[in-house]
Amino acid sequence: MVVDPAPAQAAADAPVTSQIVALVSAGVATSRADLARELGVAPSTVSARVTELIDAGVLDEGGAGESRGGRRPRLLRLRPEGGHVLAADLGGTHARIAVMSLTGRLEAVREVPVEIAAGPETALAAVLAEGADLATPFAPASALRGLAVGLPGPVDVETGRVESPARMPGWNGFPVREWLAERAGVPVLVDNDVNLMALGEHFSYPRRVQHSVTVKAGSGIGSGLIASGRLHRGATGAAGDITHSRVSAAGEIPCSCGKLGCLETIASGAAIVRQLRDRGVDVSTTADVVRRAGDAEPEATTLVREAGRHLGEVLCTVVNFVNPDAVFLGGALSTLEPFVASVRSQLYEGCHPLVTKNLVITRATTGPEAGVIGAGRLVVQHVLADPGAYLLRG
Amino acid sequence: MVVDPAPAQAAADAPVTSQIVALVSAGVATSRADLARELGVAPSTVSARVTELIDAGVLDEGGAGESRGGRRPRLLRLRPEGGHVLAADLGGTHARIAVMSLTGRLEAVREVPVEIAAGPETALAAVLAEGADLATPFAPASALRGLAVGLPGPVDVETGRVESPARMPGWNGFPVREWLAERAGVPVLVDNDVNLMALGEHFSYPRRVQHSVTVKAGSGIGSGLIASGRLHRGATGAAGDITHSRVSAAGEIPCSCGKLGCLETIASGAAIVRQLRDRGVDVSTTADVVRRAGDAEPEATTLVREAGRHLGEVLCTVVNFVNPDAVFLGGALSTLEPFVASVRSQLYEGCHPLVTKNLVITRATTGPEAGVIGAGRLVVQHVLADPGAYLLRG
DNA sequence: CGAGGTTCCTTCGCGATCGAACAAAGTTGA
DNA sequence: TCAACTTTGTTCGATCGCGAAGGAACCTCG
Repeated sequence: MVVDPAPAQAAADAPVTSQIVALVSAGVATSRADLARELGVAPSTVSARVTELIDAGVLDEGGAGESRGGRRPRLLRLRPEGGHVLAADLGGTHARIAVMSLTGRLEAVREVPVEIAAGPETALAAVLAEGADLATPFAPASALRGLAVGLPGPVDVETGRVESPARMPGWNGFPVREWLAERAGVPVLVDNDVNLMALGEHFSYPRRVQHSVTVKAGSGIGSGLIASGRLHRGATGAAGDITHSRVSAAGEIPCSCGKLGCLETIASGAAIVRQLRDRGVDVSTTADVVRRAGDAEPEATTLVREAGRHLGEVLCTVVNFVNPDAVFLGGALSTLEPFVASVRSQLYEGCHPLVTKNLVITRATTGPEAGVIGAGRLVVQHVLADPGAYLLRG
Repeated sequence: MVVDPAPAQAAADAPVTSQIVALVSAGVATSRADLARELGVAPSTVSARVTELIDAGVLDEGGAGESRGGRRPRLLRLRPEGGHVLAADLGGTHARIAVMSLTGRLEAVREVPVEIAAGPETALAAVLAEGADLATPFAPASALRGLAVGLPGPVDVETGRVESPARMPGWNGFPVREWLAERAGVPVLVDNDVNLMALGEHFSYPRRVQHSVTVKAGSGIGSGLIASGRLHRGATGAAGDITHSRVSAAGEIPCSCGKLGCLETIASGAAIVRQLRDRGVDVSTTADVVRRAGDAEPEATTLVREAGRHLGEVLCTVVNFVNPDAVFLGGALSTLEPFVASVRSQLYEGCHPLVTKNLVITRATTGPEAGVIGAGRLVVQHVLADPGAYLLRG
């Protein structure tokens, strides 16, 4: 599967050099003047950096563009033979693995069964093997430059370790980055899956967005906040937790966290599975639920719609408080129109008009690839941040 | 009333020059080496800026400090005769007005009755008159350098105008900054009262804080978020709204916003007044409630405690989502221990342990002056940001 | 067709900050 | 008492970004 590069904005205060690469790779800017306008940076600065990037072999000058009433621009483009990165998004039972070129283009995606409960070494080895296989077609022509992995639990980004995750037995404290870097021999980034999705969505959205809230509603429920263009991780890296917010209708179902009435006990995919089974419906995974609701089976659809309402209820408080430009809904449940519709309905009903006035509420624009796209973008940006190092390896 | 300057941190990415002034004025740093350590900035940079500031007459070098095992530091201090600013915090029926020296010291505070419903010109004129009176003792020796005003409604900070406020008849669209600047002849800053309080609390707190949530619980309920050291205003400037979050126990009381079950219909000072009157208790203002609860009258205390519980319920969702370092509780209700206790209790019970682990939950450390202190700090920082201009007026 | 306006890009000087090296002024310990 | 170490502060390039000025290329209109 191949998707075209989506327009993207660069992170607000990254070094100009890497912002330039990001904008050119995304196709947003095609000339020096474009870049200066888009970045709000002095033309002289752009010129200097672009010259550097061309010297370093990252950018290329291709012919002249159309005039807009004056001198014709000299078009810029990324040199396509730059290389590629691997991006992986691990879920509970599956991993999505992708090859992304340094131009930001998603070249290939594959979903493979990976049991995260099998422990870090087994799971990560599988990711590496599948990644290597997936990258084979690109291999000799284009070198591997970096690797990013999203994990469904809290990650200490500095150390690249997992921190007391809820449903990842054997992973606690495991040095994921170190382990991968030793074996892959390239820069490795590790982060929470929802954070990566939030980054992907925020910067993939075609309109300028400053603040966004991204929700991943699958078997579990997670969310990520981007404020002023930067990911908000919180004091202890635990920001974005909405799954343990209390919902009135949740009743007295005990949650894994030890409390009663958490959102995840009635609105998560796992909760819907449980509820359907209680009613004698034969389902065992969130994918089953999605399939049945997609076929408009009344019981599944009703529960999905209710889940959306409950999520919306919690999101009202969050959205009122944060006042974002956009809410992105990702994860398996968000592929269902009834789910999205009821979240929307709750938000419009429960939020202050000043807040919903220009609010965008949309399903993840990059679909199920949101996670790997965010991961890929992040590591591409990381790799391109230093064009000197880039040249060295070329 | 005079309070000592509290230790303060400077806003994360203000110009180094004004950060230096802020740290020195707060007493956090007393030497160049101190400043370099505290700001994480190269010693050469500090040296250059400090030299400038001394030349400009803002800072002063006073003798040598104690050695810490090496060369003795050359102590820095603000030149005390620099000038002062006026800070005002307008509530529904009262305004708190303060004189702050450019060293960050609160020199005088006064509370005066000002009916905000009397319209902008009447109210602001009263503020100016009282401010001038309050500043008289400082007048000829020390010039007025700036003015900051906090208003209990949404403010467009860029234009200094009020935007469709809920309980401020006649203020909609009024150019507060312009009006004041014309009459005072000094730089004027206008902002929302809770935002100013949040800034004051965040940077007054003696420990290093990155992210904080500040709640003002008085007749109404407002809150402010500071993320990564910067005030989060949201997409439409409406961030921090928690008052219209739905609370299960609120029942079907209609709110001014047109919905049912909003937090403010049961947890605000106004709501407690209403509830007490329904029970035949003779109260008419939030101050009455605070007095009665302070005297441990059972009915008032019970309602206050319940209000705290409801506020805590909403804050749980917010705190889980934002994962701040600190929650500051301000406003009249927060002076009551039962109120603070029940907010705390709710947060510890309802939030994820990873979130409450190092969480500070405390009543506003600057007490009822939180608003004017934040306002004063902000405008002092603004005035000192350009030491050249400062000198010009000296 | 050529003058004037528009758009694109570069040159040059300026200011802020960094980092490394160094100078100055203490303390400590044999 | 003197050498070694610590802490404090300065000097000196180098880098990054800005802004003004100007040159280059192109359009448009009389």
